[in-house]
Amino acid sequence: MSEATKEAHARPDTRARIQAVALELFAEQGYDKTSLREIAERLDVTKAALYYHFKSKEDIVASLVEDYFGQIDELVAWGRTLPKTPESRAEVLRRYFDIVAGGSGVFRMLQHNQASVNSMAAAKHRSELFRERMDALVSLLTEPDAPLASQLRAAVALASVSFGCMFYADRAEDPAHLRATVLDIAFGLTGAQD
Amino acid sequence: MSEATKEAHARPDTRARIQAVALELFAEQGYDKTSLREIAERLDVTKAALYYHFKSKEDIVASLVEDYFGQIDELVAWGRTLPKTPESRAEVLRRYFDIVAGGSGVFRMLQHNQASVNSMAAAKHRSELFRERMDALVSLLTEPDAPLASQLRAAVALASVSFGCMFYADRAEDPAHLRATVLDIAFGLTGAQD
DNA sequence: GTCTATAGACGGATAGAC
DNA sequence: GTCTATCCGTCTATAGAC
Repeated sequence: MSEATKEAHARPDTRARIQAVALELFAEQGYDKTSLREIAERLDVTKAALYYHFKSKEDIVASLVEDYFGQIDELVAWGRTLPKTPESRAEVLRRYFDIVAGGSGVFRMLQHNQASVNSMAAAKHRSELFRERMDALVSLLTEPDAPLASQLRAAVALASVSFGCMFYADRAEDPAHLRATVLDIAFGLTGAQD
Repeated sequence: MSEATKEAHARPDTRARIQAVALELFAEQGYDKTSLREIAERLDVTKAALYYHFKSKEDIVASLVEDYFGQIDELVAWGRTLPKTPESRAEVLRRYFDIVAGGSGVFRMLQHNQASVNSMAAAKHRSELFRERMDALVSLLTEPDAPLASQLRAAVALASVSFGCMFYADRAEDPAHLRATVLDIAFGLTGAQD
């Protein structure tokens, strides 16, 4: 670490800590109900400090969402390099599960704050962006020009993965068992194969 | 109509009109971003008038949610009178679809405002209430003491109905076709039969 | 990089007249 | 049943010292 970065009261990872706390509170109690004051208090800093790292409250969310969409986009890019075999579909679904489940929790946050996030200036037309990702993932799981029924099955498979791992995560005694069960359902819907 | 109800500037259906406008705005732009001032302006009344009909902003949501949960509870009660045949499961899923799709739009509103609604005082532990309904519906679609996999399939079927009719409602050229397709998927997941 | 202090706006809710 | 007027709280965001 260079001398230049050792400034008074400097904590080097403040930006990341802000992201972590904000994510937790946004997911837990909602974006609108979480004030910058509350975030600052948890970190033992002041609101003004937050504004040094992020230009606005929305900007914190934007930074979080960028990370999440980045993961999805990587998955899509990777999936496009694959042949469309049942095995590769299975692998796409597995990776999607891991992003949603093991991931940063950004998905859960987005799920709980759809209305707030959708009406953000910085992320204008964000429900469209969400759709684009969804469609991209669907295209990995279907033949080109597949009929509505096939597309819907793929979309439902993806939704099931998200839903299953969010709604049943705290009920299944064995996480691995839940994962296997959820993926088995998704495989069945898309013709994927282990 | 009695003379007593004919008061100055009285519009008889104000309460219902408030509910309708509030529902639309809450679903569209979110509960927190919708102020009572905005609702009042749309109706050409004042905020104070709203407080005559509802004791608080939350109370408006509560009145909406009551109606929706009432429909689900009716479905559950009716479903419990049925034998557990593939045909009756299909009928439960069909009715559930119609509640979500044709319904008042309350489901969409709840979906978009999970965080706000979950942290309401009047509806404390409302995610639990939501779960209770979900579990009740699942029990209509599974044998008693069914293994996790079966319960999950039923839950996914219900989620698929909700998801399918919300996410694809404006894409399918033919609503009846969408309905048939979605239900076909749900039937497959639960062993229901037409 | 973090602080104190404050501006500036808006929201929910109530009181009391009509 | 609806209105005007107002109280009081909270929030985002900024200015400027250290």
